[in-house]
Amino acid sequence: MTRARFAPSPTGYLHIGSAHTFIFNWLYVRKHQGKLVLRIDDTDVDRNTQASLDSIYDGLNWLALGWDECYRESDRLEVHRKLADELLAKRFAYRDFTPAAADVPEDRPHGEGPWLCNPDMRALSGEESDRRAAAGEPFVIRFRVQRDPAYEVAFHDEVYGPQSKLTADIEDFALLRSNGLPTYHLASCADDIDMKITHVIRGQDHLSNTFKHILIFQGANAPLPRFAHLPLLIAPDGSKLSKRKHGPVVSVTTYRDKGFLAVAYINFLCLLGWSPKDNREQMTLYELTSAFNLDGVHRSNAVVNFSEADPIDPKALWLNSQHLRSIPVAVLAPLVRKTLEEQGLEPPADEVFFHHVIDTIRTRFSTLLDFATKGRAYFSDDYPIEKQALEKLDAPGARELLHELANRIESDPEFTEASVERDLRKLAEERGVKAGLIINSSRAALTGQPVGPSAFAVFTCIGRERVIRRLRKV
RNA sequence: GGCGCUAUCGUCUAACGGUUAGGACGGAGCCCUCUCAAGGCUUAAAUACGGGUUCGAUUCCCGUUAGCGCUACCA
Repeated sequence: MTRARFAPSPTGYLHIGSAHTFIFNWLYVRKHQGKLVLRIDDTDVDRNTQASLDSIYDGLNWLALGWDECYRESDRLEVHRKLADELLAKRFAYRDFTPAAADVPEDRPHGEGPWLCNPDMRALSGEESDRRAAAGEPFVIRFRVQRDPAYEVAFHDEVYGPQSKLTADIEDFALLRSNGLPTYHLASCADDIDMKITHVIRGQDHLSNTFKHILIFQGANAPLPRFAHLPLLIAPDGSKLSKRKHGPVVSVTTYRDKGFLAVAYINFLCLLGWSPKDNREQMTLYELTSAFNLDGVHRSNAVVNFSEADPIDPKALWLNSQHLRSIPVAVLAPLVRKTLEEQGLEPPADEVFFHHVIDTIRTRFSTLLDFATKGRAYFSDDYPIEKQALEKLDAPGARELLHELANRIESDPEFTEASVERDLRKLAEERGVKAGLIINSSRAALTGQPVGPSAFAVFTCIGRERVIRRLRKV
């Protein structure tokens, strides 16, 4: 049974890089009929906040992919400590009584090589170590990394291929802090072992940490999971995405708030660092699941293409517009309804009519918000008349023609797209004007906009009563 | 500084030794048309650099350069 995990730490909102990792895990697990564990990585009590946790769930819930099991690492400290004790007992780890922050010089000059361990502490006898611990002296538990210069730790990464590193280049990393709380490395491995995780799929920033993790797994005599590291999402200037530097573009909820469809955003994220290799771009969740595989995952980081002038990656926007026009109207309608209500507009109660309106206008929209802005005239009588629309209404004879059109529509027993077209063209012919004049000014009068769907479709979307009223009002 | 990873159009990517280096977004242009979108068509735009290996390198190897990651009692 495939078991993967997603382990966000609640030190901020749900970052798009985290969402990227979450989605790849989800896809992998679905594809292999496995289970996905959501594990809140909250071992750093000083930096965790409830607000962050809420916003992570916020983002995850919007994505609506779900998960199978959920844990908080802070509830599992016993599991972590137990592993630290086990490693200590096996002498794979040792107590380091060096006071915090004193073990690494602040301004370690370059060229002297990295800090690897505190030899005195490493050499402490078991009795001495026990005695000082019993005396209440604070300590950190460190992994005793093999110092034999020929010793190497190796693994096969599902994305990056064969990896190896000399243990001589790995420092004696901390497992348990002096406050008794586990470090990331310990908690992560202890939980992976305990939860029988088979696939660790995470960001490439953990690629070099994997060597340490393997040491822990080996020390615990636990079977190794498969590792797959994912390329990182970065900013156009190559730096990593951070809220401080890049603002709201790094938070998933931003895209929700801008009117993105979750499936479109998921689609967009999938195309960063992965390719189905057959030129497909727009894909449904089902298509993504069946096409997904680790072979298609890239090894180089992917740039999210935004700028200050244009804070949304144009491809994300394009993908959203594609999904917006191709998902079933019945699926789209509730989302549009919610958006309209949030914007203070009143969507029509008649569901069939509502679907008709949505279907007519959605091809030129790219986000849900467009229904409330560009599409406002379809849902409210209070809509602005744009300057260029006004110019169309100011065309010679336009207003009078519209008033007369209102009369004809009032006496049209059908009021369908075809019948209105007949009414309008007949009027144009009788008056000797081009149909285009009436068509364009009608659109301007009915929607306040110079552009939009076929004018005849607009009539049926606005509705007979409102059409007559709006035409007479100009 | 040490160690690890990476390098194809502006961006996302395809080509796993032989292609006129393909697609998409964005840009430009044309067609369609009641406007605007959509759609269709056309077009500009890339293998970081230098060495090898090979009959032949985007592809394999080495070096250089650049970027990223790790080098915390952060994750």
